[in-house]
Amino acid sequence: MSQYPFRRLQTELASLIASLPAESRLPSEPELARRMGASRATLREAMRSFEGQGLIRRRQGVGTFVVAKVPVMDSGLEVLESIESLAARTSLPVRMGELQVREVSAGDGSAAALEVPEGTPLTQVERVIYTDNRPIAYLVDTLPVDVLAAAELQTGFTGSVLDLLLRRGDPKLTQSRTDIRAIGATSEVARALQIQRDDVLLHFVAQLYAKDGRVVDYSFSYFLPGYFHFHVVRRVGKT
Amino acid sequence: MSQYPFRRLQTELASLIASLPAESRLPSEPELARRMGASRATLREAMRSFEGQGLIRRRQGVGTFVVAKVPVMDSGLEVLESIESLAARTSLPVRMGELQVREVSAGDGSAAALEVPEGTPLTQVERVIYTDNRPIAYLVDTLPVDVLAAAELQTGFTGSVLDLLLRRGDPKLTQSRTDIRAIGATSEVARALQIQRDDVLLHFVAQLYAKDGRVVDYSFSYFLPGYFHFHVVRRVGKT
DNA sequence: CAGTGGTCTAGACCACACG
DNA sequence: GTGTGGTCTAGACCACTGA
Repeated sequence: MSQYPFRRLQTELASLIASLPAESRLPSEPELARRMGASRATLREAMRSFEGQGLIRRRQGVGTFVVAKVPVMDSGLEVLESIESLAARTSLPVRMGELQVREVSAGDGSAAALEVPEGTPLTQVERVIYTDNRPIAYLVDTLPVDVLAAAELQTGFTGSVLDLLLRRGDPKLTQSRTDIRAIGATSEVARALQIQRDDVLLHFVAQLYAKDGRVVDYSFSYFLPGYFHFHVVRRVGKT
Repeated sequence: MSQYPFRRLQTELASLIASLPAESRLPSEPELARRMGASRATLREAMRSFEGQGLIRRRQGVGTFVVAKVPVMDSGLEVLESIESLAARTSLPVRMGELQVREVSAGDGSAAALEVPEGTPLTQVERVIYTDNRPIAYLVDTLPVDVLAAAELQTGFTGSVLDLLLRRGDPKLTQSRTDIRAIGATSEVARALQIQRDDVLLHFVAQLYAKDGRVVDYSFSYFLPGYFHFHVVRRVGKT
């Protein structure tokens, strides 16, 4: 179809990556560009999709590495489930890193989403989920302080606000309304997930409802494609 | 946080776009780059996200234009629905373009997905969905020829294989298993949707099941974010 | 410190649309 | 033909890692 260098680099890179053992380091970018007869800019463009697929990992100041094949977390969307329990089902070890708990004041977006007045005090929980020292998800939950106080997160919090609320048993949770989006990583999210700006991410925006109809949690989740497979069964016919 | 030109360009571009009337043309890229004191490469990077949001549209050989605000198609994923009927609910005019119908032979992927032997004759239907002369979705359906023959698509096909099968009433359809992914556009898909390579897309891969348990359709759908909002209600609790 | 990836520049050439 | 966006190059400098 098209004989752009980009295409050629993609196929050459695919073979190169496939030919290398897991964990091994690729040649440096200037070296690879020289070998493949292209500019570094074009080479880097071609490398992007491989990182999105989770096949390679770039680390500034260190190098680019072939990633060992990681089992994918496969989940149906009908039931709300934390990454932790999903990982447990897949027997995939995950851990939490970079936990930040903040008290904030409800602004435009969070006030509307949580159905509270602007200025309502909120607890904001932000953390990165790792598997095998690789960030794979970035999660931000926002809740009214009377639902969850910052103090409750100081001990024994393992990463899932959902699991914490379920364990506590109050409030009683019923369902989540989740918007599903595809976005390019902003600089902030890219840094948290150790990927490049504009890399593709699956993005969930969810409101969690309690039995009394109250919105108890408003969350943003960012997932690295290649580590997650989400699916849904859609029935045919009218609402 | 970071004083990279990229950030500055993004905010300057945001103001510029917001300040211009719909349908108006932006200055050319070299001109804009000069005005904003950056290289064309950086400018183009900064413009990407705006195209993904559907705020601007670039057309090779013509220029870059501010897009009139288009109503978003919002859909729950619980019920399988064609873009056409979704658009009808939103009273958004859509039309089909670039219809291609092919007869192919089942290979690795499609044979497994359709649960037929390799080599089974298949009908492949490929088309782009437009609203307001803007491609917003690219759809590829693959079905066994005994479910749908190419001849049936010659007249009166308006873009939805689902609607066609439902109208025909045979086979009886029950549900679809849909995988939800986020990907960067390949060169081919980018061309079909008139976007840039690596632009972010929402991607559905679906198997459509008939009452007898047979897989009757295997489809790939690519959606421009900014024109679609998909959501799902997830219940809390065990499987 | 040396070497890596991350960002940016200036300029070139190509593909395309339109008069 | 002219002007637009699409691709690519060569080279520079920055930010980060680890010896």
